[in-house]
Amino acid sequence: MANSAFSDQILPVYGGGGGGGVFVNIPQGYMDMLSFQDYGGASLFDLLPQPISPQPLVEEPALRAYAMPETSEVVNTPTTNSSSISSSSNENVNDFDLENNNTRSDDDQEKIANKQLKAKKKNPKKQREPRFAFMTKTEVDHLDDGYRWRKYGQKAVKNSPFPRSYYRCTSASCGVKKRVERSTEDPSIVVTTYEGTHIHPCPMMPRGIMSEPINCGGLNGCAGSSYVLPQLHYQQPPQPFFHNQKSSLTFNTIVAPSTYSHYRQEKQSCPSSMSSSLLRDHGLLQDMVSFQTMKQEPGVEPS
DNA sequence: CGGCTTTGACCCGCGC
DNA sequence: GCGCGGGTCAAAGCCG
Repeated sequence: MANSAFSDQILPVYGGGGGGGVFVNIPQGYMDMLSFQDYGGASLFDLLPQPISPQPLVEEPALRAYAMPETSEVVNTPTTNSSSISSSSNENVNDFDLENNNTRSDDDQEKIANKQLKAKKKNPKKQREPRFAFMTKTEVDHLDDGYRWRKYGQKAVKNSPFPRSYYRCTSASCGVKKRVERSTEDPSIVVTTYEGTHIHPCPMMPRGIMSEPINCGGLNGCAGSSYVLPQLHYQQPPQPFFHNQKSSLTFNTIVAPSTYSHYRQEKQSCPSSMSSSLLRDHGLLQDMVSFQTMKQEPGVEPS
């Protein structure tokens, strides 16, 4: 179920070489608009988009290629108005009830408060944030991306021996979430789905300043925090961008930031905690996962 | 002690 | 209406 939710959105970013795969949810119809380059020696890091210039982490055309809203999720977009209405009405109800909880028992108050709190928090969810997913062939479940994530849940996935983990950005005002789960068809593949847009700079800035690898290598908290995923540098919700970003949708712009060599060094010094595939000379691309391993929804037509 | 993970319970949407 | 599964909450525990 969840896998299908992913799989109809995710397409592989062909890096060639048959190494580890990085998959993004690029609609099939757009695939031919992209050009890819063989990064046979690349790791996941290397596949990440490089900013055109070393500053603004937003407005990077190259990054836009990644941050496709999951169409199945965007279906909810039209509910914006109603959800905001219901949300506000709920808040009113909540406020009202909270004010009148004085007459209830503590337990009741607690339960009601919990319900209201949840309802309050869940309504906005109806307005789904754009999502995109990566598939990476790695033994590491949680791919660090420079941001700080707090795990808030883990669920068993139906028909999968592997649980799905839920993470939320620890930044106070940032509601970005991500889910991490392993593919049932290839346990070596980790599917990471990002939802939402960071509204703050990357705390680690692992690749934010491409010319300053010190940013990662020098930070303890950044140990293993070098997976920089493109969406992470958005401040604006992704817009339909493929049509006029064609020239930018090339992975020729993706190179191995020097930052990541630090990651590698770091990881090589701690091989026990690192995927062996990441340490291979040929990197992830050599482990490129055939897209055939993805469960494809035959009914999903390219838009 | 603060931040994080774990984990059971709960809520909600959806399909039947 | 009911059951299932996904998503979230929050208390408890762990760790540096």
